[in-house]
Amino acid sequence: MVSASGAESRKVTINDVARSAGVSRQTVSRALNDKDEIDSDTKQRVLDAARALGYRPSRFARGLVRQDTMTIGLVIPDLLNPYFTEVAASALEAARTHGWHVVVYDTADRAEEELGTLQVISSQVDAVIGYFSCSDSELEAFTRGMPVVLIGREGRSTRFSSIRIDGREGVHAAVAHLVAKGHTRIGMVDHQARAEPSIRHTWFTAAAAAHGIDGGMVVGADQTADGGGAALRELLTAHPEVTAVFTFNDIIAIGALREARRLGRSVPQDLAVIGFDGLQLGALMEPPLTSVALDTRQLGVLAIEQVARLLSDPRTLAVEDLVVHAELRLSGSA
Amino acid sequence: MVSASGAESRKVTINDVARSAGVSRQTVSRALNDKDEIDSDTKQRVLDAARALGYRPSRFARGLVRQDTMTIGLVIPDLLNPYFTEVAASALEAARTHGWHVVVYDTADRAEEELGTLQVISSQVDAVIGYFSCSDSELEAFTRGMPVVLIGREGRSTRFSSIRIDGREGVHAAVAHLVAKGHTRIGMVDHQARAEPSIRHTWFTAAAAAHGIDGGMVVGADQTADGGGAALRELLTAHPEVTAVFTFNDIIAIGALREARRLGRSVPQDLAVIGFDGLQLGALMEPPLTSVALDTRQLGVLAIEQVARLLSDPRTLAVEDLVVHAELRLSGSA
DNA sequence: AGCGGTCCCGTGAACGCTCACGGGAGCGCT
DNA sequence: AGCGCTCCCGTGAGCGTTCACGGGACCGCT
Repeated sequence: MVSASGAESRKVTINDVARSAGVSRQTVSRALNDKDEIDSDTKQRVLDAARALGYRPSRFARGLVRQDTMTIGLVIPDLLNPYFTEVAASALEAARTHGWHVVVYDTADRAEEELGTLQVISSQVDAVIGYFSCSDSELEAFTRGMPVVLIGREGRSTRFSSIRIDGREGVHAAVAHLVAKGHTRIGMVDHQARAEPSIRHTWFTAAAAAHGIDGGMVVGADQTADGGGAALRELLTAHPEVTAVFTFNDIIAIGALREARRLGRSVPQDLAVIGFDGLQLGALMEPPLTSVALDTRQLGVLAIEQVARLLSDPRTLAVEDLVVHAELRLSGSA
Repeated sequence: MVSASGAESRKVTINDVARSAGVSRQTVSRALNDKDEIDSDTKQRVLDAARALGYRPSRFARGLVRQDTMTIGLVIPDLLNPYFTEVAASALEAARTHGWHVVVYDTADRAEEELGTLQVISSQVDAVIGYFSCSDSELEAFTRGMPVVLIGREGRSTRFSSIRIDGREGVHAAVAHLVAKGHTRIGMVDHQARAEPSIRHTWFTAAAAAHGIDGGMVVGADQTADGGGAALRELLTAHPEVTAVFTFNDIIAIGALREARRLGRSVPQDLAVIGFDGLQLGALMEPPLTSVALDTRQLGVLAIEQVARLLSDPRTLAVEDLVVHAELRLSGSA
């Protein structure tokens, strides 16, 4: 914690301006906030004095007396992952329509940063939106009495609101599509989970079973393109017969796409690839990425709206079922 | 213990907790801030009371009395553009080492939003970092007496600090590379500037002139992949003889890459493409993007460090020349 | 002269918290 | 008993701003 103001001059307050302009602090306040009940000459004099002194009103004092400033914290694991960026962008925009401020925290996908961020955030924002991997109880401990909206989290606590991402049908459609194309050996590159496999993996195995094919060829990957590439190599080494892969998300898929190219496998002829998320980025790939796409824009908006609801009535909780459906969007890679 | 806080209950303060626990507010403060001079039993009692009441300290009141919370505003034109995301990510990380908070504002690349954001920001943050297209005087009007660090802005005001991006040599090297490869008809896809052509265009024409080739084949594009694609088509229609293009940035270059593919021109054989920025994203393209790369990580760090300097000594200003050099990074596309 | 109204402007209070100080209770020691 | 010390705890003040109120000055009208 570095001391904030190292400057030598102490802060200049409204009283300094008042004294300098020869008026009361209330008159200064009137001038600055553009209210009436003030003579235009004195107003100008006050404004001049304020500028001369370099006066800037304290946001803390102002916030203390008028309760109209809302700041919500947005916690995401990795700003460099376009998926989170898309969500963040839409959340930012939705927040702006409410006149709310958004402070962004990047936890770098590390659990300890998550806790530290939570610690800090709890005393700095009025509500929290984000992706968390920590336990409900840890979350609860830091966000006591604060609206919390979780995204893409499965364990449905009654304490927090959460926006569920439902890709069951989308993944089913993806597998169906692959099967229709003649693929019978379909692998999956899952997220390198902390412990258990992801829900998307569950959807995949279910879909595979429904089509009577083997859903057991799975490897884990970091949520990066490089991670996806390495995982694909691993998968193909273990199971050379694989002709199609479904990946945890688009970033991993993109890495797999590149790795396939390096291995001399052309997509989609030698290897079909289907991602998850439907990032705009996928459309730029060669071939364009087929993906089980979800509406990230809607995600951000939904999160903000839920915060608004929680704020106006804390008992709203998670009674309403917030869900974003992901559906198969066909493109070149499968 | 039901949280009796109905929808319309007023905020619970430290005094409520004190009353509920049968102690003074100071004792409550001691318990919550983990200070000593308090019995462990009373401490626990206070903590329990606080939790029961759903008490959360006011960040305004706390910020008013202890001046240790720094919030800096980061203003970027478009969060969906990976370039700005990379800068934002590094700035976020650098800010964290100072214990500072960063609120992000996306101006959607619109001038009016920029002004509105500036308006709002001026009373909500302690310093501003960002990309602005508005005039110095407008900027000055809103940020009076506040540290401001501009990125990639050319007009060097003495009022603000600014981090200059120097790509002159990098662009020169890019053109030299293309010429060495036998290209003589080199076009450029510039940014659709508000009025005047970009500084990068200036570098390009200078480099072209230095190599005795025509630097006049230029078209403008939106800062999107689609914009880049459309611009390339426009360029090739007007100048079919072009065999290489330099683009304002990587996003545009990526769009051009895709468009070239659609037009049946293979890269780099039929058309060489060189971008600017050196985004990580470029490495995922096919072929990987050659670019005049700059260190976005360093950019964010530099900006934060400059804020720190301005804060400790406001007279620092822009005396020091802050600059990030961009240099040619060869890859597949040229 | 008296009254009502408009136009300015200033004074106390409040917002919720922390800091600096003061002080009582209990203990051991001379 | 008197002194000093430690351990807790509470009281006043103040952070910088806005809100609610009060009031003086001036004008016009009856």
